[in-house]
Amino acid sequence: MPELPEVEVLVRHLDPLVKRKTVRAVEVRREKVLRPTTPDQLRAALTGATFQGVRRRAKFLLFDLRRTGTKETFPLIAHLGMTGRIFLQAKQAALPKHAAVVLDVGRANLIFEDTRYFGRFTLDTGSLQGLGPEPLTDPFDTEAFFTALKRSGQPVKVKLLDQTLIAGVGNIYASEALFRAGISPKRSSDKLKSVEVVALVKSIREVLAEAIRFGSTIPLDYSGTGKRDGLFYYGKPEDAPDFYEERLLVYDRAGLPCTKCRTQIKRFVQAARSTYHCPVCQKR
DNA sequence: CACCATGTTCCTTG
DNA sequence: CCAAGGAACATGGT
Repeated sequence: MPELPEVEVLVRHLDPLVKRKTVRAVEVRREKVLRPTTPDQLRAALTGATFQGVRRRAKFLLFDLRRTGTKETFPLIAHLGMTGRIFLQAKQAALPKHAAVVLDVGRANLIFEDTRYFGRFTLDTGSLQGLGPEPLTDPFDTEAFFTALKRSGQPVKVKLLDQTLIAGVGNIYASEALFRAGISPKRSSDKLKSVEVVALVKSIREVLAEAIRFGSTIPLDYSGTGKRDGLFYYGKPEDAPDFYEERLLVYDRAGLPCTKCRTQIKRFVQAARSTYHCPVCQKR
């Protein structure tokens, strides 16, 4: 589920829901997602603290909390990994199988669930260090991005996943942005011309902004199971209308006709990740 | 059984 | 020191 747009939609959804709620109790069911924070540290920090709001940085969610009687806020950092979800759930409902952390916030539980446990739910801000610029925050420094791309001979698709160069782009939107810009994912990043990088940045911004706009139209209390809140599906739950697929022009469309020229979309592997492209529309 | 999956980090190699 | 490649993490879907 999570690249920049999915996280942004979730953040906007959760912000008003958690604001002013106070953590009554903390249950850690999968210690490893806290790393390097310990369960004791998390409990000590969160119990009695009140949510001030939720922000996003790259693919991270930042929950700002404040302890009563103090003025400073501190962040709780969440990353969804590949399969993480965060949602409010009625207390009487059964916990999902892979609930990693459960915060009692009064009437409901705030649940961090993660099937594969690749995500994080931590007080450690270390992983925020070194993140590159936000592509949707003006002004994005295209010049600096161009200079950074000049320093590597790796394929441009691979560089788009480098969170120190540009923050929040993941495997889906990297392919989508390159298709939109008409640039082959195989191009050496140091061989891109300045005008191409300008076009690529524009495409990245458009693709991400459209995904946020689209995601915002999905009712977030919708779910395949009808029991959860705060979900923005990437995949299509059976019984869900298929809004998602139609937006993606190349990702996961291997063998299907290109929407522009009807040529078959190709899939290949770069840096151990799938890349999708149209060999005709993305000649160079 | 095989291969695939929205992500990051760590280790090795050059 | 850096860049690049690959494995690891862990579970589930097809």
